[in-house]
Amino acid sequence: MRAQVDPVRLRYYRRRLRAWFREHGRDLPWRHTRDPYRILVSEIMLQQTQVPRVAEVYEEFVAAYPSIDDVAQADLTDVRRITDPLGYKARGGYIKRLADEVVEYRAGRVPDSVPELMELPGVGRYTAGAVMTFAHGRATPIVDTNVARVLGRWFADCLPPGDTPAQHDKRLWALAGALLPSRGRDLQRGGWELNSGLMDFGAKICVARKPRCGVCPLRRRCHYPPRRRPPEPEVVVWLEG
DNA sequence: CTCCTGAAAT
DNA sequence: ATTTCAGGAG
Repeated sequence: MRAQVDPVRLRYYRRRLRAWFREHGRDLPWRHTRDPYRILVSEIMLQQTQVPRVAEVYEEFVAAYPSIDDVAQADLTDVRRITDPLGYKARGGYIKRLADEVVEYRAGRVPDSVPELMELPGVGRYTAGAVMTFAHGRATPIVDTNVARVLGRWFADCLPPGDTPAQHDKRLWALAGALLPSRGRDLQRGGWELNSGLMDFGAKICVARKPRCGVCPLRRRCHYPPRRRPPEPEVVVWLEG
């Protein structure tokens, strides 16, 4: 059995991250939809490409193909005309095949479980979790490089340095899951905000190079960098009078 | 930070 | 019935 993280601590991260996200979260095109097809398109494009670039192409793509049926009817060549400029040209093929499969074998319904989603081309655990969270409203952990960095810092004290990469990864996914709400009134929005918040927080505050710890609202419970000594005052005594 | 409430999941 | 949660009060 695995030891769980202090619930009070988890609550602290949850509350503060969601508060931060409401104020500073990014307003991205794919955050205005819950259409699983569109979430899928955005996530597959996002896998290897930066947000601003994806935003343009995403808009163009859904304008050309508003529904998954439209992709299924289209020619691969036309689909790729839009996606190829992003680089990593396999993605146009993923989206096309995925649309074909969903339309032909699943009556146009995108799966709503992680294992089924992962059967689709180009869909791994991360993308499956994103579709569950952002489209189906079922809070599911997602760990991308941003999230891994954020969790790795917040929970540095829970991540043994001796772990193999596989063990480390497993712990990160467990932490991402523990952080999500599992009950309560606001479950759906809670998961959505938390997962979106983790990614935006990793992109804007807890960045890889020089994390902006000075403006981090979670400073007090962060274990990065490895506990710095409070600077010892040198000459501190003023005597009045 | 703790405690309380009302809502939701099991 | 019990547990987990968000949000507000203290």
